[in-house]
Amino acid sequence: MDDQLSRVFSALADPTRRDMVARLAVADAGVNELAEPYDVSVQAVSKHLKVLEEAGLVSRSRQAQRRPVHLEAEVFDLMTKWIERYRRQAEERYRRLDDVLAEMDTEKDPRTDTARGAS
Amino acid sequence: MDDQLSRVFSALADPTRRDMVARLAVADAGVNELAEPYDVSVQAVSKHLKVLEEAGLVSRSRQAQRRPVHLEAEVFDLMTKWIERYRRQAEERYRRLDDVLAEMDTEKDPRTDTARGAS
DNA sequence: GGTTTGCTCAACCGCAAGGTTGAACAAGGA
DNA sequence: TCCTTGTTCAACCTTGCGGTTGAGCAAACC
Repeated sequence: MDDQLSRVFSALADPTRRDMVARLAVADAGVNELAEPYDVSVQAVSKHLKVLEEAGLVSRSRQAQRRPVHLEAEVFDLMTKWIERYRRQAEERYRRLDDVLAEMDTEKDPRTDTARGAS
Repeated sequence: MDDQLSRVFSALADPTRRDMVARLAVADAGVNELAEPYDVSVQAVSKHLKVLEEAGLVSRSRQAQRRPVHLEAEVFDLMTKWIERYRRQAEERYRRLDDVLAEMDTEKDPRTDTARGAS
């Protein structure tokens, strides 16, 4: 868990943390406020927030005794870029495979080598 | 770690597994083949593949003794949908905040309440 | 039938993650 | 100054993860 991408994916692997992100997308919130709907201690929520913060998903300011939590949307780009890259690559490969299959279909020829189990 | 989204994020939180996905985006591969570049046992790689498979990121067929691993790109949609949803929501909120600030700026008026530290 | 190849299962180990409780700290309010 | 509110720190417990080794299994090869 060294690089940021690992931290972000790992942070979002937890349903409670994903739910927090979902709620923070609507409005900033304090720790107690965030903890309210969950059946865990405030300390546990504080830990979750630390994880989100270290992943860069969230930032915190100070407002009297409160530490409002704010969602940082930029990090999402890191993930989408990674995902899209390999998705595209995989789909491209799929497309090429389709081409090959289509070509094999058009050149229906007795010499066509079907013995290698390319299906 | 019950729902699929958790499984997918969790699976991709590991750098080795991400690298495997990256390589599988280029071409299908067997377990030994996949294990080759890493400094871990084949069994460890087999475990990683199980994680990827249970997340739906990968599927396996049978070809003689080999169990070729194939990347399944559809699951990526699950993630991007989740990410985009909240990213958009957060950005929308940001946009509205800008509107509010802009409005506060245009109505530069002695009665404007700047004492609440909205900056 | 026995061996090699490719892979998985089982048991174990060390460590980090997520939870708890109890104490501490920081900033307002009485 | 003392109390209350909001949050974090510290110590601890249990569970799960990533790694290991050793055995087992399935399919091809000799």
